[in-house]
Amino acid sequence: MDTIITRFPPSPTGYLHIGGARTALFNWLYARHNGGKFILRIEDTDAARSTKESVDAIFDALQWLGIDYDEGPYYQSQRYDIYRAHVDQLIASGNAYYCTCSAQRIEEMRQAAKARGENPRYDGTCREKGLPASPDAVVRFKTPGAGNTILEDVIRGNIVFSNAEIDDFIIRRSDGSPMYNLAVVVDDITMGINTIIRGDDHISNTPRQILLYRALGASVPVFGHVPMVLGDDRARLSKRHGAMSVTAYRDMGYYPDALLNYLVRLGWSHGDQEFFTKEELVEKFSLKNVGKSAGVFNPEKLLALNARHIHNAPEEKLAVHLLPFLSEKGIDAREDEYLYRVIATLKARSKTFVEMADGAEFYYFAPKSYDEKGVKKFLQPENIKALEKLAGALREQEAFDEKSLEPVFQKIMEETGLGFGKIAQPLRLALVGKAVSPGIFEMIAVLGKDETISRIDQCIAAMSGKTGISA
RNA sequence: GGCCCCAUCGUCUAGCGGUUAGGACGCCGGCCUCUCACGCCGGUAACACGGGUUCGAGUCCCGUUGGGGUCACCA
Repeated sequence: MDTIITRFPPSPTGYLHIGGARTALFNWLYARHNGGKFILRIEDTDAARSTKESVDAIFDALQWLGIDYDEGPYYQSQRYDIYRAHVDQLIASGNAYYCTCSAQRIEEMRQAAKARGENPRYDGTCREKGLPASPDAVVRFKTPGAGNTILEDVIRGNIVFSNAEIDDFIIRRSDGSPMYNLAVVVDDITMGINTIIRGDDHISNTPRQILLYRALGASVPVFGHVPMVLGDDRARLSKRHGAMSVTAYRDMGYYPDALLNYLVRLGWSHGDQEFFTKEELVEKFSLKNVGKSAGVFNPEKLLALNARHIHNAPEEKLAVHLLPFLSEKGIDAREDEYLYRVIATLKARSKTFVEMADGAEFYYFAPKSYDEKGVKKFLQPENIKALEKLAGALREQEAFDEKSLEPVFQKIMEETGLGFGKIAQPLRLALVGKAVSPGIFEMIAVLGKDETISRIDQCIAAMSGKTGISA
């Protein structure tokens, strides 16, 4: 087979949503898996609804997801000459004709058909008139009217459509701009696209497009219609289903690879495997294992998968995504060894980067207050005494790695007769200000000797009322 | 309504004629434990229905029901 060439053709009428991202992903994965090409094309022939902001939002989202393209972005609005030429070709070859039926007349026709319980369709009034071009004329495609058109879908098998169901649809508006079906087909032909993977909501369009391919003398590409993503009410995804834009997930602290992983598993499977890195996806993806039934978007499973990706990703990769959330909290962190060590202690306990940033705060700022409940429970006079002892011992301690720290605590436990928890919790309060944090040893190892001791001292001072800091 | 697609736990799915119907999320127990998590162990829960075909159907065929999509000078 020739080089696989796929494409993602969003129409810029809003943000890139979950469903669109999934379509892009399938095409991207298929191209990457097969060493093919992936093309981005902006379908902005609807001048009224297309916006520059939407175009930028789409680029932004794709970039964050790590879905890159080999060609484009092409803009349909800049290719009108090409469409015009193809429509003219269709007219010349007798496959299309001008039609001057008014929109009003068509509408009346539709109403009448509906009233009679029939299917609304163009009646072919202008079909054989041989009308010349005129300012208010549209161009219609001349449909066979009889016989069948078969869609050979790689995912669903053969789907047969009766040509009698397909009326002479408009391919060029009266203002000269191309209609969707014409533009996609011309683009896909001229861009060499040979594999079209898209949502199954496009199935009913396909026979029209196949007819167009033939009339244009082009070979029909491979089609694969993937099942759609539904909301929890089993209806088509929309705003009322909650956060549906890709960038919303970025802002909520999701890891792009996790979103990708979730989206692809919604409709595709590889045995029992649930967790895939992006590389694994490229390696294992195939159209053969794409299912046929629509799937319900489940935010909880996405969250769980996000947690797993965060747990498993190397610190360096996580750092890039965490940084924006840190700076949002006024933390001037940079990508360095310290950050990596911070992340190492946090990644098992963070489901999102928002959580991770929250958890990282104390590594950069000493506590400004101490959790009230925690103080009552763990910072009583006897605890302070233990903290003082501990601070003393730590001052003597040279090595500050986890392993070397343990014996120090052992010794304090023996001297005071306190259990580990009785020492760890007060210390945790002193270092973090809260009763929740990573493990004591790993935390101290990251904070370092000076900071650790200074925070203990600060806490002791606060508890004895010597500073402004209090519970 | 016409046309088209789909149908295994609540959800995502494995299954490709013979299985105690498997995994994941969620939920419920338990273990681990310096807090919170992670992790681990166990439990809950499904083949929409009716006909065929077959020695034998979740698996193949037909129908019913249910859900979805689509019927524009939108994409």
